[in-house]
Amino acid sequence: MSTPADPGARLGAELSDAVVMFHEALGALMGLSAADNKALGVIRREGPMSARELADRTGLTAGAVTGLVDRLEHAGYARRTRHETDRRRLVIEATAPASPQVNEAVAEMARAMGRVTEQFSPDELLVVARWVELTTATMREQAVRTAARTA
Amino acid sequence: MSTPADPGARLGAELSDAVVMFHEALGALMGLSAADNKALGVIRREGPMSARELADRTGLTAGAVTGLVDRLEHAGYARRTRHETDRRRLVIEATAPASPQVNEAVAEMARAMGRVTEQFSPDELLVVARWVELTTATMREQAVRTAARTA
DNA sequence: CTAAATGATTTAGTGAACTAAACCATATCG
DNA sequence: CGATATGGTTTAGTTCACTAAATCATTTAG
Repeated sequence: MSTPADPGARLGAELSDAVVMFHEALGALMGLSAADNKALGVIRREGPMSARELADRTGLTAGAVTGLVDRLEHAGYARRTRHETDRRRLVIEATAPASPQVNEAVAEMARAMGRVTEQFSPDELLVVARWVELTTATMREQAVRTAARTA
Repeated sequence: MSTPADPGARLGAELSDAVVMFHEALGALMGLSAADNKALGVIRREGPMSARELADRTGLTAGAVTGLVDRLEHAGYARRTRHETDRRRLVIEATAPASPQVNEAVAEMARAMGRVTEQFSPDELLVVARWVELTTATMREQAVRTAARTA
């Protein structure tokens, strides 16, 4: 796991590590705990959902979700709305971060990645895109399988 | 941030997301909290270090580090040794996970990534490796810059 | 229309991990 | 050698997010 022999695996581990580090740093800048950040990821990934759904996705109880959404809302990363037809339900949705600090960090990352992209020809970028897509699918699948082992 | 217009950025965001998801799933399988998992990452990345150094790296107090290392050690992911010459100091080092569950999850991920690699020619893999290296360096740098904004 | 079910919040109590400070062991300095 | 500094652990007390259960509002079923 730590610096495997296979050079491909080593590169992958280092990239993965760097990704996680950036993610953690951004979460800290946003003032979110790891758990809250993870929940926000769920909302962003799967779109607006009710409190019950969010509870199921995160493994929390209904009461804990109330507090969680309070914090996200107060920090300006999510919003509560009433459901159109069923007025018991909430619609919890992610909002664009209001903090200039956060937006600037994201923008700077985008620019930095732009400078990486610049160094590849269109043909090369197609190869990279193909690899990124396959890798993303693989990681997603392995994440699901690994999560299933925990249960 | 959520599904940006630029296709390159969107792919990057999705990869990053998948990486984080796998990392979280593996941490859960290891029975580690996000904070403990992060600390273990520090030890793995920077090698053996004293409790004081680990406290500085994680931003915890000395007392908290005692508890942290207790948990990591008990779960079988780290080990305490006495420092060779200075017997006040600890040497805290990461150990290979003993859990077959964890090792199998890691091995399965390695096999899955191997199947991705198979689908590229040697020339293409050189391109991918170049991209991965540049991206890793960029993410690391941005992680540091972003962390600095928080302080 | 009433009764039961469902969605979210509130409340009370718990547990885990944190800080600050006291403490022991070892090392360094005058 | 004695005084002071440093590394790690222990202790007491605090904080914070969690669960379980009670509660209120709304919807669905009989």
